[in-house]
Amino acid sequence: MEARGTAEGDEAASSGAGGGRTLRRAALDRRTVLVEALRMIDADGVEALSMRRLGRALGRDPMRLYRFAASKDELLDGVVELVLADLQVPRAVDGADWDVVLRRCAHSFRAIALAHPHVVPLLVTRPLATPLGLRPIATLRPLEAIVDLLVGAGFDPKGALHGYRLFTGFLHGHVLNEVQEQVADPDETDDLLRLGLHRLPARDFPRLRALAHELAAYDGAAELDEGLDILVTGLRHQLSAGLRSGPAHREGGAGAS
Amino acid sequence: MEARGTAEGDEAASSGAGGGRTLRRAALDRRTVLVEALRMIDADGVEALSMRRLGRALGRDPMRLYRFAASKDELLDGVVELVLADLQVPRAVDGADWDVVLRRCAHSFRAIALAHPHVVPLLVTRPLATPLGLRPIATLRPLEAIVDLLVGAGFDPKGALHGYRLFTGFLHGHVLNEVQEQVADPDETDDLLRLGLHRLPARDFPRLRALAHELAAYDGAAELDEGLDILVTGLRHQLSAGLRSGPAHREGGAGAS
DNA sequence: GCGTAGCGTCTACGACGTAGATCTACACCG
DNA sequence: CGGTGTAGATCTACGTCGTAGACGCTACGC
Repeated sequence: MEARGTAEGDEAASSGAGGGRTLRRAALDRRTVLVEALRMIDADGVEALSMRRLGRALGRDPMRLYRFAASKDELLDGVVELVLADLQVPRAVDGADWDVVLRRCAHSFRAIALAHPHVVPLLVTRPLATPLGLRPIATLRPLEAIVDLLVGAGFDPKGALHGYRLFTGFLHGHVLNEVQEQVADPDETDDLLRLGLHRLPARDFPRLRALAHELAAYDGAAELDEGLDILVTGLRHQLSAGLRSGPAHREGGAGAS
Repeated sequence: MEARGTAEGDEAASSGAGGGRTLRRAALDRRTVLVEALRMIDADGVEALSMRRLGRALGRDPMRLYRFAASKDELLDGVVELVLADLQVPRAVDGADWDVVLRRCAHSFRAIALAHPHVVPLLVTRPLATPLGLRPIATLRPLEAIVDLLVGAGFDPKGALHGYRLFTGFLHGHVLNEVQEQVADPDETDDLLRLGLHRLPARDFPRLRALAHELAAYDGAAELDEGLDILVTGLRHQLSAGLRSGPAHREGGAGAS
């Protein structure tokens, strides 16, 4: 907490004198800043978020925001952290089968993505800007937890890392697919027109045009589950074939790779 | 082509009189603009690309660029098109097995991503901003081609679409993983320090810290192949189980799902 | 010669991220 | 009580951004 009790009292006093502010001038803290930033992103998209606009929304000078984030980039990292705080991180101690836990995590991530579609680009691209070890600690929790889960399931550490990469790669790709499933004209009843597919030359895109109905009937949860089926089956196969097993679980099938 | 012969002559003449420009003032065209934009993105990242900077690099007033892209967003879409023009689109007529063709396409996409790491965020996020049918036509070619390939392999249209989504979802996720595999300190020999993992509390991230060597020894091509193995195996299973078969190929195993 | 298209130049607007100076209010201490 | 330090507000400012629009010039077609 940056504010102190007395400063808080002062804020309340000057709020009364200042007047006209719809947002009560309570002491500002990092979380309040991030929550408002997230609200604005959810409402208008990332591009519409500026420090000036955020400052105005919070009833503060934009320069004040730099007390809570050293730069706009760091603010965006904070928003990612805020959103990922709701991610149901897999716990190896749950007693559930590892694939059940992974599925739960996947659906939790999907729910977050659907709740905050405008944040998805941030979720997938912020990591590109920062080396692993320099990222906000909270965003590394899922990695640690998933690796821990998979090691507990019998994968060796390398195999667990491989499983993590497969899982997150697939998951990120899936939510990117799902979030982009928007329509050109929501009020249109004809699938071809709704999706804007009528623009495409029939000669060049016969398949795509013929898939209008299927495209419009997208079921993200089902797609996710089916993808996870394939992923889990593949990982299971690797585990039972001894390709990715850890020392504690190498009790059967020492098959050559 | 926007320029005409006579305008070209005029350009050459004023180039001689203008002086000082390292870039010869040939007639400007869309491709030249996009190629330069791509070069700048590759060199300095997307954020460093502005219309003013691009105009300067081309020896043109930035307002001139609007002749070739209606907005900066459209310019970025054009860069994506330019980059994807190099993608080896799967051809169903190749005679090769469908999974071989998919693998080839995946590696082609990966090569593109590695050649233009700064463009990867654009590759994965631009589609979020535009409904499918309104996207640049060239960026829809892979979809049409992959669906065509899978239908030719025996999937029904819906199953082919499902396979396309799985494939691209996984592929996008993979390249996002791979492009983010950067190090905090390239000159450091100790893996823990190279990746900046020493910053992480050992108590909270024992797995992650223990994986420094594996993290540093990332082999993207191998990861991609292993992921594709799993994906192809899963899709094959669906096909042979009759879950996703098209009418022309339903000659075996009418198994219940 | 006239009209028009293409192009260059320039001004301008609203906006951006953020540096830094100055001022105010309040808490704390001697 | 007075002085000092700190948090926060306010303000100016800089360089930069995307892009609108006015104006002028040149070349070409009719």
